[in-house]
Amino acid sequence: MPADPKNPVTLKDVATASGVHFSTVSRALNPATRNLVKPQIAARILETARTLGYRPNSLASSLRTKRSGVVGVVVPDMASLLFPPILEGIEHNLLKEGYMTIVANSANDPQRHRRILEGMMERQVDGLIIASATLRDPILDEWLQGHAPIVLMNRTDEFGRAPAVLSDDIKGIGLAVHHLAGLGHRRIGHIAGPASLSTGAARLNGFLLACAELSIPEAQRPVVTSAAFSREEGRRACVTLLAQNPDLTAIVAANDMIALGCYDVFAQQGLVCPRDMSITGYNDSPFMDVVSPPLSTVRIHQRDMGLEASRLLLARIAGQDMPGDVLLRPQFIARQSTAAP
Amino acid sequence: MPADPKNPVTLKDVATASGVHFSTVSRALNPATRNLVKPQIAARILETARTLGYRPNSLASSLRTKRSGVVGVVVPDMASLLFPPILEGIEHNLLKEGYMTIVANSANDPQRHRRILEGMMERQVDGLIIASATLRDPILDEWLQGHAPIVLMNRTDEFGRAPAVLSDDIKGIGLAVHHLAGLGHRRIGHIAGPASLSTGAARLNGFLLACAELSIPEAQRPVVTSAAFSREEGRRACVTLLAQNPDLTAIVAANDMIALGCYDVFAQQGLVCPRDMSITGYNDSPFMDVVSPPLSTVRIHQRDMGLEASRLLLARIAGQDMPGDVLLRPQFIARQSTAAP
DNA sequence: AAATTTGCTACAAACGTTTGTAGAGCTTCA
DNA sequence: TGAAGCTCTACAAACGTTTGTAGCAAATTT
Repeated sequence: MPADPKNPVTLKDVATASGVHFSTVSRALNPATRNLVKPQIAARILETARTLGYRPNSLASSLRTKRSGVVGVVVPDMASLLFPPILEGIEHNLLKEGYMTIVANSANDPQRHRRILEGMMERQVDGLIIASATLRDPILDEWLQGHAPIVLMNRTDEFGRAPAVLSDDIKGIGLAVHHLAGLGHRRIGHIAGPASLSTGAARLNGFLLACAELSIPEAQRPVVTSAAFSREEGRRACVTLLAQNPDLTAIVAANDMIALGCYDVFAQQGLVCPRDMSITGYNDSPFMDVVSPPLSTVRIHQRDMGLEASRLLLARIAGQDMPGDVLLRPQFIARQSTAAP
Repeated sequence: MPADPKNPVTLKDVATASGVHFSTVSRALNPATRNLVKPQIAARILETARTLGYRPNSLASSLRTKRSGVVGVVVPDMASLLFPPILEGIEHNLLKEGYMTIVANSANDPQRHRRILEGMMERQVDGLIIASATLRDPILDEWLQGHAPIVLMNRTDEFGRAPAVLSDDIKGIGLAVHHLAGLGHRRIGHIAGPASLSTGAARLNGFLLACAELSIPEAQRPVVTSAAFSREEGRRACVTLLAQNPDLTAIVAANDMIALGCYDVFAQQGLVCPRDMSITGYNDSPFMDVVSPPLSTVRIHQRDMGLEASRLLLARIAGQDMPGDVLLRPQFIARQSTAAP
């Protein structure tokens, strides 16, 4: 029962209440230093602290110790289904270690991105997990030599200036292309993600690479780039892809949202999937098994990505440096959006 | 270019570099007090602060001013599709005012819930948005008279001890029931959410009320309670509901996840929706328009809920107290999971 | 019995801010 | 010329911790 909501009880209050110096209270309350104070006094202090409703002030403690116990997480798009499971994984690991996470949504807006990073740094975060990096990221430059360790997630930058936790996009898209080729498709279009994002670029590379392996001629593997990883932009890209390539039998979309956009276009143009057109997504976002038709897609283990990123960050905070990146193994999930042409 | 990543530049550094006292630097840097310092000196200070790469330390500032510029948000389940848009709305409003949000996931675990709230309070959050309240919430008690204003969201508690932003669940479920009745259904089952949550209880009440209005006899409106708002528990509940009531023609599920669980059971038992069975959800979670069949559901404007909750919290932080709750108007979205029996 | 060690506690400084107050230099007016 | 007022800046205290150091009593050793 804290006496007064307006004047929270401090170390000093506990100290006077138990007749010792407040530094003694500090030691008694901290398990690591409790052995420095006589057991019965420590017990008395703990008791009065409890009855007074003492609650430590992290700000003061952090100011002194230079450790805030807070890490920042920046995602490019909160509403994307990709991130909730990732965040869950991150938080799971961090809370275990006593950290809390402040998360913010850059909304793919550089201005906002900068403000968010500034806010986090001013609040003295102990580390940063950034899922919103672009390939050439001028904003990132300012922070990489800052005092807080940074881990990139899902996307990396052009030069790998910070350790990253990524899906192996090249391999993942390869799985999708080989799956389609195995079904007999020879005219496969790709709707690429933005070229400014490592995911967009890597998946495009993976697509081209796989087509080369299968010796699909250049004319039979058209590529259209979507302006964003969104359902709307997926729609637009799909319309142009289909218009320019009427003989296509399959589409490899750079992610699930784009694939859903394609679904919309199919419905609009009277195409039945997978009879008239096969399509694959990427990410295996939640509920892709229940859309119609259930989407064949490349699964990335989202929670694992969060777990790995936080594990890596904790290691870096502890001073153990990590030389390379973590590449998560993707897995192809065949559902009903793909069939023989 | 901050000189040394390990020793960040402080007010004092800027002060010595520009030959003034550090308190003068503080005033010069703060737009509100800048008029107290001679314009040319202020300009010089700003300039050296910029070149030195000065970045204020929020912790120190907060310690002094007793305002952290951080608010806490607690959600019961990060992976639920309900919360990302809500969080987006919250963050939108708060970032505008210079606040950052620390969000945590109670995972419906009281132990964890308590730890999270403690962590947030210790970190001196200026306010709290709680989406994880249970009807009789012993944990909540401890914090309601704490120093940080609290706003409940999506769920409220039994006594309305804190202002809440809610969907009008009674009305919302009523919309669903009347829709089904309008199609000709007279034997309608309800899969209720947990009775310990206000959403579960209110939607059950709404269901009973609407059935009473339509004078559907008690025997024709069976209710089964699901242990959680999840697809898995929805499946289990659906199985028992169907087993006990073979003549049912429609189900009103307490939320979309439960409805998806029912989809699974339908598929398993060879029931074709909506031919053999109609079903409605609640929330209109993302992508419910693209599941098969597209789910008829009650839409709550999730981003608005986040916007309202944050608006209300900001008002309370500013000292303006809000007498009542905010009830968001729900809207029924008819899709293809409902048809005449 | 004196000297040394041990166990414990009090004191004080520091972390980086904000902000009340005192005072220095200047102008203004009698 | 001296008092009074006005601008501006320096000083210092405070926010609530953590932690190095000093000191004091009791316990141990010689």
